[in-house]
Amino acid sequence: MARTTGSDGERTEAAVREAAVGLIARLGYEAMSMRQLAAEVGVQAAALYRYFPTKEDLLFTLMREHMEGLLKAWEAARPASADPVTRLAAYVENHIAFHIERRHATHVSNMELRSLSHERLTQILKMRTAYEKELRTILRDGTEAGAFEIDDTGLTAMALIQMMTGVIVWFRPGERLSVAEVTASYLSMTMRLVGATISHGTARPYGRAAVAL
Amino acid sequence: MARTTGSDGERTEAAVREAAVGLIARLGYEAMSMRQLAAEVGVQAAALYRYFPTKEDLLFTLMREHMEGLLKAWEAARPASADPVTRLAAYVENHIAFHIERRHATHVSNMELRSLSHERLTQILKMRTAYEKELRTILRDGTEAGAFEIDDTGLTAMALIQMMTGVIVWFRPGERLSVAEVTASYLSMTMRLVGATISHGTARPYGRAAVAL
DNA sequence: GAATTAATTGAACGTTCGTTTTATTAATCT
DNA sequence: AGATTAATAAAACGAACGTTCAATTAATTC
Repeated sequence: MARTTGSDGERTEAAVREAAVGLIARLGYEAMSMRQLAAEVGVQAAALYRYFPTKEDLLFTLMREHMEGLLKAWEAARPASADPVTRLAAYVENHIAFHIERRHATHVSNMELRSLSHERLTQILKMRTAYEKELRTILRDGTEAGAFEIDDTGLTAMALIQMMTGVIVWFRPGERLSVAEVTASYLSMTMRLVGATISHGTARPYGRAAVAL
Repeated sequence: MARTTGSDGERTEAAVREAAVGLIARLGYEAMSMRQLAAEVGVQAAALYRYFPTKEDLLFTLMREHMEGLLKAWEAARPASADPVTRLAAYVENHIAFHIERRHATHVSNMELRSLSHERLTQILKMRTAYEKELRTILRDGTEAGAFEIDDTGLTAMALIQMMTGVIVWFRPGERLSVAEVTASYLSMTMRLVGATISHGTARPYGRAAVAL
């Protein structure tokens, strides 16, 4: 046998990407075999090499596009406003929404970094650092403006990101909490954590009631 | 060749455990080969099977002992006091200290769960749930006593644990911050996050200055 | 409709994997 | 000192791995 009727490179490649994200998220990159991935797509293992020269190329492509998507999403969501509270709220909302929507891809991007070559690892980390820097800037601006009360913006940024990203570990869509409820809670926790005192049309300090749905 | 002079089962087993934690943390469980591990210990791969019947048994042993250590540490650190703020502070301090001290083992226990059999996974998760429940209880007691202002104790507990455990991702001993400084910061962030208002000999609300070193 | 390109199969390659078996030597016990 | 037990080495097993190659068929182009 050879080329199958109705076969289409674009569709196959998309199917490979999708299946790979799911399998790597579930089994881990090392544990997923190319044969397993091919079976999931409904193709022989050799066919995968038409789209990705190596297994690591596949992983890297998934990660790079995930990070590019994250940066793009933030660029689109970033408010024009200079108010640090508004900016922080937008960052949190975008982060939670993006990560819940792309749980599996996030899992891959966060857990499989060690399987990348040094050069490619550097590339991914550069994007991640750029994204985290946006949060640090917001926290610093807010602290300088007196809107936040933070003693170490770098540490606080890491703590917030870990807290927010952690949502993908326990959150399951369609269970007890809705995405909107989770987002509201994280927003509230974030504002308390940074000691936000000035808010857009809200009594200070920035409390639970201010963001409850 | 066969038994080597000065060989000692207990010492070898300990060396295997130590080397395994380091290698799995660095390379991942799947990526670490038994030959690699044996080489790190200075022994042939076959010798490992005198101490652990399978590779998965080795992983499970490391994880189980790590979780047992965590529960033991908390039992020892748990204050007799009924004051929720004191209990929460003890939980945070113990958690941070334990996880910084055992960064590699924590990495293994958190990242390699999917390599366990269903039964063993359940066992580990049961211990983890028990540990997390301790925090949820503190948060609930504190909320009922009016010491905290929390709208969802389950969600808050998960957020706090993710935030605290995340310290192992970015923290490197001997760099900019000391363990004491990091602990103090996380304690401060935690108390703000839960809206702690009553404290042991501290002005309310529980702020940064109250726990700074 | 012939030639070309796109997409895939099936088989194979060399390597590495976790693990087992057997033999051998060091340490301990009687 | 001899017998027994503890700890290892060396070699081998079959299975699975990522990847390559040649052949083959479907779709497209001329």
